[in-house]
Amino acid sequence: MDPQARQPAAAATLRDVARLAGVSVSTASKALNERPHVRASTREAVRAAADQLSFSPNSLAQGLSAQRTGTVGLLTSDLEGRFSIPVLMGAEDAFGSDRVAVLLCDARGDAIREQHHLRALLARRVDGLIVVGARPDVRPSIGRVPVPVVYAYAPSDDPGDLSLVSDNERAGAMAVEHLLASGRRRIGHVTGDPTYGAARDRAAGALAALERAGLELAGGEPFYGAWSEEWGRSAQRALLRAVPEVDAVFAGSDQVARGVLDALREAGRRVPEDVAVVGFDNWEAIATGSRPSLTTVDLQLQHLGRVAAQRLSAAMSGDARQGVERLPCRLVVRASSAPRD
Amino acid sequence: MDPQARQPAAAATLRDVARLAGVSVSTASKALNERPHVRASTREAVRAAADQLSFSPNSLAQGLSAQRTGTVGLLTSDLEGRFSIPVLMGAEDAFGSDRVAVLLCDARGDAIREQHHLRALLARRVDGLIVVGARPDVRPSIGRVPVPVVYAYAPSDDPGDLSLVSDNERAGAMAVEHLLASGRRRIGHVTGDPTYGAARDRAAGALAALERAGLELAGGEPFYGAWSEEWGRSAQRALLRAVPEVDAVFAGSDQVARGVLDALREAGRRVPEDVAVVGFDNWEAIATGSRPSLTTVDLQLQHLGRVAAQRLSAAMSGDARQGVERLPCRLVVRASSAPRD
DNA sequence: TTGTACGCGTTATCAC
DNA sequence: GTGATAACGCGTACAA
Repeated sequence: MDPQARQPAAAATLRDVARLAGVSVSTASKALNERPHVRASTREAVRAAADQLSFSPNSLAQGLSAQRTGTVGLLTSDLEGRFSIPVLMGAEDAFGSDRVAVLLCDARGDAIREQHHLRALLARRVDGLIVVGARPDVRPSIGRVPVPVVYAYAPSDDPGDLSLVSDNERAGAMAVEHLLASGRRRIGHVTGDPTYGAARDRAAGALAALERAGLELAGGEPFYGAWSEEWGRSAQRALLRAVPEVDAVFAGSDQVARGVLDALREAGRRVPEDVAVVGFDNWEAIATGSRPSLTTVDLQLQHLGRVAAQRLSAAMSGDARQGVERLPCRLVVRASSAPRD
Repeated sequence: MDPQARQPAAAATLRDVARLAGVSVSTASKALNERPHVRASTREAVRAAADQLSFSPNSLAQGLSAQRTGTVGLLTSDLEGRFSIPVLMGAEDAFGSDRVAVLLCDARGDAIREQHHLRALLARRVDGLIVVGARPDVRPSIGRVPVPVVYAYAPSDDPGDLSLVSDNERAGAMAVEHLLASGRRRIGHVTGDPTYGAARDRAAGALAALERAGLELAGGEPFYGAWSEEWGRSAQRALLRAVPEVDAVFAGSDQVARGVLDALREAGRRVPEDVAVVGFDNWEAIATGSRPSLTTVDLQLQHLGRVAAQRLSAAMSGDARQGVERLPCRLVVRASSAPRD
């Protein structure tokens, strides 16, 4: 196995193609780029030569002369988390992978590292930037940079920036309205860390929906705690003690919901017959593995990524927006919230 | 909010810096690049000018003349999955984010799209390529490309390629040896899809370890099925029927292990007192949310990513390897496998 | 020590 | 219709 054979010669350049086709470099360029004023036979000859050499234009050179790289940076702080990935995928397919490539940088929650990555991305002359925060709360703007920026998931603290976020308040209302529609009236809310704006927004939406129905939250207040199953279990036990007749629980995350389900089963309550449960996140592995499978709210992050890419494209074309844009969530109905007979 | 103000003028070039410092472009270049034969005062003047203009060299131009882009491509098929992300993170910090940036492409399991992305990455003249498969099985080589390639997670079918994979067989043995050390003797194996090479490798390692101890697998055969909690529950019920005296279960994934735990609890068995359980994957949310928390095998994918980056760097320096390199896994001991008194 | 000239690969302008 | 020329921004021989 000759190492030389495994690494073929350097890629062909336009000059090689031109030489082989017996034309000048500029003619070859026009021929391959569908430019007018090229004889058909010449065009064919150039194409043939390009094919033969498996020519593929050097995007560095293209970018250098065109002043655009066809590259966008994605600056995240939540790579191991599951939120930036769908955003990334949405962005990827909205841009079209043939036109734009994504340079990924993970700051891992470190502001210094973020600055560092930011510089690196700008040095690479990305055409635009998507900033995905680690948690759905207001985060510091990266400041003024020479390219358009869109914030996704976590909004920027600078109202002059454009931020795209999930509409958590509306989502909380949706969850409760669904429970009401399935015939529930004593609805509790067990959720996670109250320092998360998303937790408070979801709770606010839920409370508003209850109020519109002339109802109060079972237990009086939301049960704030941690984003864990363990918290879900203990909070649900407390909720059952406080309001034994509770007939539905809206959980702030799917993990919390799993804990809620466990506690209900241990207390001898049937789901969904006695108590309905709605989760949040539509985390596939969690929501479909549970018994029963979990009705939950999908943040539609991939859609959020697509919109981010569209807004970024628009901004790169000079059509920039500002402010915070809230995107809708979607309720995914499974077994845990079947209507009451 | 003047849009002009939000998008400052185009980035400064070396020419701007040189002009401001009152020197030639080449002198400015030498000054900034720590080259010799530059008077200290000149160097300082250039640096000051660069600072003032927030100069940052255009990597496109650098790459064009240096024939290297400082960019590697990561071609994955498993973005939404949780396997390529740790690999990516490991690669990122092994390269050093200041030296190399990662271009991410997700083929989403489509061979056509993979070819497409491959071309795009090569057009961008990446210095190297990491290919992360969708599942831990042999996959088609991407063939001969003009840059070094390392396969991670899923090995290439071409022995001339370099592949880095987890040592699943050794990991299966580790799991069983741990159970034996904790005083268990009737050990069953509930695992997932038998078309996964990793499932068979883990089972083989487990069987070999049992044989070395002069024992047989409880139930005779591994319980193959699906990578789901549901399968874990039903398989464990079957295992209990077949071998009521089973005192340990090695599960092929953490999800399967969760199902096993559920079935055991329903059957009135205490974990770890009556039956010990070991999972696989160290999927944080699954393994620490369970009751009790799950002893499990960590694939150390981030380490795998780091090694991939090292091998790629070596190959870019002309020092290429071939074949399949198996990297060790690590047992993470939690509550579900506490030793027997 | 500093500056001039050229090359990296491509595209666009303008002669021919 | 075609081809020479300049330009994109940087690094680096080589000349001064």
